[in-house]
Amino acid sequence: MLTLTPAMQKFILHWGEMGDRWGVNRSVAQIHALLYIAGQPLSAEEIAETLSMARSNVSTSIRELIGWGIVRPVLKVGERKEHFEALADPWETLDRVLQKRREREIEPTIRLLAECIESAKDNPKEDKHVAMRLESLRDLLIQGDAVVAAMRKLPSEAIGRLIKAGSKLKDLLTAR
Amino acid sequence: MLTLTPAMQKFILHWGEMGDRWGVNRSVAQIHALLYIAGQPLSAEEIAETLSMARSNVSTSIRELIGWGIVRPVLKVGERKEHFEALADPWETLDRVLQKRREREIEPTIRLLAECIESAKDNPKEDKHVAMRLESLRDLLIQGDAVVAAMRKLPSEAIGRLIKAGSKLKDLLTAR
DNA sequence: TGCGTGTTTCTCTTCAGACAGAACAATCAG
DNA sequence: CTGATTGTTCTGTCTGAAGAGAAACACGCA
Repeated sequence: MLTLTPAMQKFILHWGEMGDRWGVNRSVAQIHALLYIAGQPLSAEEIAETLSMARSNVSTSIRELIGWGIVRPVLKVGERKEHFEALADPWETLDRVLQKRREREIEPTIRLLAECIESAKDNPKEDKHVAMRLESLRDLLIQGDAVVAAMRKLPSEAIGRLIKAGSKLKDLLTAR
Repeated sequence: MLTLTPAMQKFILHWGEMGDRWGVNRSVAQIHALLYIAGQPLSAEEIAETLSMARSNVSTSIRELIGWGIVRPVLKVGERKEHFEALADPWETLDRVLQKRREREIEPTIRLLAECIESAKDNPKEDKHVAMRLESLRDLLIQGDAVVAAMRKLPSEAIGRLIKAGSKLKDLLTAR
């Protein structure tokens, strides 16, 4: 069984806590943290022991992480037991998570807003500002969505430049 | 008491649900949704009745929203009763929320990572890749943080241009 | 057939959060 | 000063949803 150094423990606990605050199951986040710093594939059994949680729990959590696309099964030759490893690149990881949350939350919300706007416009009793507010909220989501989508396409090294290029960028954007 | 049209109801419920998934208390999110579409200041009493929740609950939730800086008290002349209104601009709202979450979650995490990196480097038994992984995660947070900070400074109309300027932007970033 | 491994389902527990109500504070009117 | 109005902050209680664990189930391999 893998023994955790104090640094690793601290990190795993904190990461679980952070996940919780952003709507990610605590166990799922902890397992991800473990796989990330382990830097080598671990079996479900090892994970369960190391974090002292039930194997069934590990099983479902891992399935979820695979669903997010940030953990993948690794089959070792000569071993029947399945091992799992996390993406090594945090940018890549963030990218996948953002992608999924767009699909699961942003897009449905945009659709729902469209419905509400429709029905608000059809209803003559409805104050007109309701539709307006809903529309500007929808615009925000659509635009924010596009920003994230645009960002995802950039290579991760470009981000560093983006920050440094702040002033140039401002010129570019302010110019017509 | 304010009567909610079907569109308003649907929106408020969904918004509460979304808040929940992103780590915001459901009541808090619902109240914010209500104030946002109401488009006029409401008293705590009206809110409690409209959403049928306890007044004490409304009181604490509103205090939280004020803490986020996205709802503010409005004092009407000749009225002792306090009213509340939400920011009308969704971009502004998003901005404030991102700002607060940076303070409350991203920055503490960066600090904790720094501690873990320190202790991982001090500990000779620790695998060196642990420190490396923690470092690249910290870099992600610092950079992401900077990206958001940079974005916050841009006027909201600029965002639209940012999207359209995609190709130019790519040139700019790819160039040395 | 039996064993190792992984998944699904079920039950039980736990915990956040919503409520009611009380106590308290602040403010204003009379 | 007294009482009424309004708001905040506690308390204890309760409920529903999420999560943890255990057991049953499914699968593949020897």
